[in-house]
Amino acid sequence: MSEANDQRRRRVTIVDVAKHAGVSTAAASRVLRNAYGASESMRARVQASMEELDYRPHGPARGMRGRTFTIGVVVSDLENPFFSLITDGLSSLIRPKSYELFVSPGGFEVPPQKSVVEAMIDHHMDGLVLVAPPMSIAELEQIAMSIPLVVVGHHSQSPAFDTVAADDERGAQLVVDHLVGLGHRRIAFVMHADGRGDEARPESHRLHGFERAMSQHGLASDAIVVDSRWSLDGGGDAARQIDALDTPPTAVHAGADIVALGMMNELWAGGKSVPEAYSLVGYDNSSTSSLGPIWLTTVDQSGVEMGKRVGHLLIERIEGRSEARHEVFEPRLVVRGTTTRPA
Amino acid sequence: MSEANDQRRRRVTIVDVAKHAGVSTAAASRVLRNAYGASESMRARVQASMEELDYRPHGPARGMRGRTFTIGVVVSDLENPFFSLITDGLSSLIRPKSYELFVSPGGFEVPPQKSVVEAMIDHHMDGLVLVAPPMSIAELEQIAMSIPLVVVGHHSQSPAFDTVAADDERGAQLVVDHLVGLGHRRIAFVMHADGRGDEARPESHRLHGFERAMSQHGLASDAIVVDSRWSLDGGGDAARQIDALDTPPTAVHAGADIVALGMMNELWAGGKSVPEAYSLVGYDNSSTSSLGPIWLTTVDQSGVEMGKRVGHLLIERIEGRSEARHEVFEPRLVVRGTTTRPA
DNA sequence: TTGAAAGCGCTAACAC
DNA sequence: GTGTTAGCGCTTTCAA
Repeated sequence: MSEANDQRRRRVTIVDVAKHAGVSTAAASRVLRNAYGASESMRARVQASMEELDYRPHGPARGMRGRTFTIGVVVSDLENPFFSLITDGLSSLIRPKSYELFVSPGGFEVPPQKSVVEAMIDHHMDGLVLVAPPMSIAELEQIAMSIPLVVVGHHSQSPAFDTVAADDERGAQLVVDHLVGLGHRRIAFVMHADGRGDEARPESHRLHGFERAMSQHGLASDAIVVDSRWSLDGGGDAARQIDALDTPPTAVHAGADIVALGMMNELWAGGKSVPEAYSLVGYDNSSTSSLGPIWLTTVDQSGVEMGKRVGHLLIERIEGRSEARHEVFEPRLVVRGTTTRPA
Repeated sequence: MSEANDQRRRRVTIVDVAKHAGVSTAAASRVLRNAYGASESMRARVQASMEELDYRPHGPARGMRGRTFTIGVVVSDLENPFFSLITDGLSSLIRPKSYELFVSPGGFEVPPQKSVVEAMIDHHMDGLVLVAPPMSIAELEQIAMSIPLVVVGHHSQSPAFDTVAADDERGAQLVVDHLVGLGHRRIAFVMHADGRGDEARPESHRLHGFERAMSQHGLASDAIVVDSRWSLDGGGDAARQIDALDTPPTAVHAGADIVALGMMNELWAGGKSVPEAYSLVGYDNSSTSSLGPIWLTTVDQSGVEMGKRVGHLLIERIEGRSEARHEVFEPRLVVRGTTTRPA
């Protein structure tokens, strides 16, 4: 032990590994990256040294030249249960491939989300997942120029990035079919008004699905669309709007679980309840919707499966694919306690 | 324009900025970091160049020498609403200081959480926040050797890292006082059994608070402790255990909102409800607890405020403080509909 | 198949 | 107050 003992251990670097294994740093790097051009014997020797020295690659240094092995996920808020299903599926797929997942809440507006996205690009993440982003297609294509991108819950067919979404038109149709099957005719849909006009957004697809299904049942004139926001507060607002209607609906498709919860809240505050006031359907099959006292009829989007698919597509893109993929998942109706025959 | 136009724009680097402003890269770097040693005029000139060239620093390159300006947050799962309150408060404090927040779900077990923590260390995050970690104090101190660390919801007094927690003993006492005030005597507490023996964990403090408060009211022999897990399933399990008791309690402190929800679920499945079966209290004041049909009496931990405090402490640590701070927040009882006088 | 060496963009000594 | 320069730990030519 001729060398002095450092106060705090210096990090083990690839140079240490190479020295320990008696090879060049280039060789050690090739082994680390599973790259072409290393014999089996060398591979084994270097891996043994890495093991023995407890070597862990320095992220920023890798990022200077090659990949950082990080994947960024931007969501509006962390609380949305659908988002955590996506990240669960995603991480189960990418962690085994030694990518790390970093999630960042970007808010519901365009400017804060964009700056979070920029931060991820600046930190040289290898790929980016945007979940239900508020940005326009043009803005998303702009982002896709700097980083491999998969967008979840967006229905664009852009050639610049991949999308994974549930068939929202079909989902809305399942809801209407179910309600009409129970005998309802006058049915309302709560729309996230910000999304109007942007055909790529889920709310547009759910709205179209609702309107088309109502028409198919010959109920076009019984369809009511309530403009609000898809949030807890927006649900309360929608409930108040519906309450003020001259001829109120007997059933409501809230568009999203969070909206349905807000509506239940508002009804409850007024001493009313569901399904007595009207039948109510959500969308997302969030964990809250399955709680006994809530027991909300809703639409399931198989978020975990979607998350896995997202991981698969993103890794393909990171590894070089450049043609876009657009995948659509089949939604599934989950009938629970908030829908009954009309009085 | 003597230079050829690149196919895709090369990133603007600090060298470009320095050249454009007619200064050295060191000077540009000093301006970028707001570091000492740059005159007002130079500062202005460099900032103008950065603006004009739309310069954005290269994260990995900064990380090689100095800070990465990233803060990592490890939570068990993204879905827990208390966690998102913490991150909300945290990000509101650190983003203005140009730190970026990256959250990673680490699971409920020690091994996966540790590997997520290691990934964050390997990526040279400047600071780390662990929310309700399952690790032992020794393991946390180990981590704190490599990275500035603030632990949320942990009651250790370790000199190696900071902690921010609510006064869980006090919180449990508020619950007992409330229930006893309503006339309850036989009261159960649901314990997260994994935490038994680890005095640093919130569940231990809440248990002690419960037992002490019951003793103070002369009800030591009426106190029931049910061993389960603090999860939705664990709540169901606890409800079944309580149902099987010879002399069941008239009130239950579930220990955490998520447990109370699981219990309501189980009761609901059996055709019973709260507070008819027994009065029920949670802990966390999660957004679900305030939904009309749930309307759970609970304890509020002011998560957003705690998150802000966490950010403050972490930045202090990153900037050099080495003595530990241990901050305790006062909890607040939120009385809603699940607690009434005993029948 | 392997190694030597250049350099990624930035920061931190140190010199002026 | 300002500039020069030597790296940080890795990947990637390029030559052997």
